[in-house]
Amino acid sequence: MLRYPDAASFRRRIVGRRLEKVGRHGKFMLVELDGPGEEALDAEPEFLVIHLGMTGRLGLAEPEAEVRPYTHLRLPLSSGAELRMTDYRRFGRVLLGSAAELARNRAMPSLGPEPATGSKPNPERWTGLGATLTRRGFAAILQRSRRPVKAMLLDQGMVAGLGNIYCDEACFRAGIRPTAAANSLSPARRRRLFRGIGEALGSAVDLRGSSIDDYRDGFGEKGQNQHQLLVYGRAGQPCVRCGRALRKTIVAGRTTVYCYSCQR
DNA sequence: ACCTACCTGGCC
DNA sequence: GGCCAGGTAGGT
Repeated sequence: MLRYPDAASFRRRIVGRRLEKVGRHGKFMLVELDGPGEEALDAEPEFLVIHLGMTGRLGLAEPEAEVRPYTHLRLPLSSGAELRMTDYRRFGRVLLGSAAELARNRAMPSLGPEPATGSKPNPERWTGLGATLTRRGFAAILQRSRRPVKAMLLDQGMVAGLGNIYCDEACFRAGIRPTAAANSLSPARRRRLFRGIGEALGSAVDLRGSSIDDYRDGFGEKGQNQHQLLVYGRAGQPCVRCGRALRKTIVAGRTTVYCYSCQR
């Protein structure tokens, strides 16, 4: 759904703009627009920003193609195709503005650094905004709070981009219980968690996403990472490492699956 | 640091 | 009918 600015301003500000490059910060996709925006007094770059929420999907369609239900955005492109966004739960967002403008208007929250994915970076791709999460920075973040480590990982202001699936996967790979107090982790355990995050995200990126239910990529294709998930969605099933039944609990309001034996 | 709300659909 | 779902914001 369009959250910022209002529909009339959005239309006025995007018509005729060239989509220069695509990147992201955390779960926010950023499309840099050409030219200084008329609202940007300081000529800061402006972006079309898209967050897919839970059920958002982006794709290209022929302009005359049937408009599917829950289509919230149609952007005709000079190529003749139309960029469309559908989102039946309407948790997604579409924003337009410079980073400073979006922050000022609380349209986009401030996000923490980006974990590296452990997958090979594409040199053709602009990486977007946001610093890379370093091991030292990660240690500093975890030491700041005694909240459960999973709550810290889920907090987009701490580390950008991890959701419920990859927090559980990262904790399992690291052998760390999601409920452990963040500031209680030893340096060695913090390093394992850092590596676990890279592995969990790297697998998902390499396999083009976890299509458990609704997720499809920009071509409408399923990802394949759902077959590689070690704990998410597997409560009651045997741990891949020790064979004991995986347990389910709630952390930070989210369903959390972990191995009581392998994760301490 | 927890709840609840926001939405719709699928499943029991 | 109730519960659950990949996310986030707002209020207590």
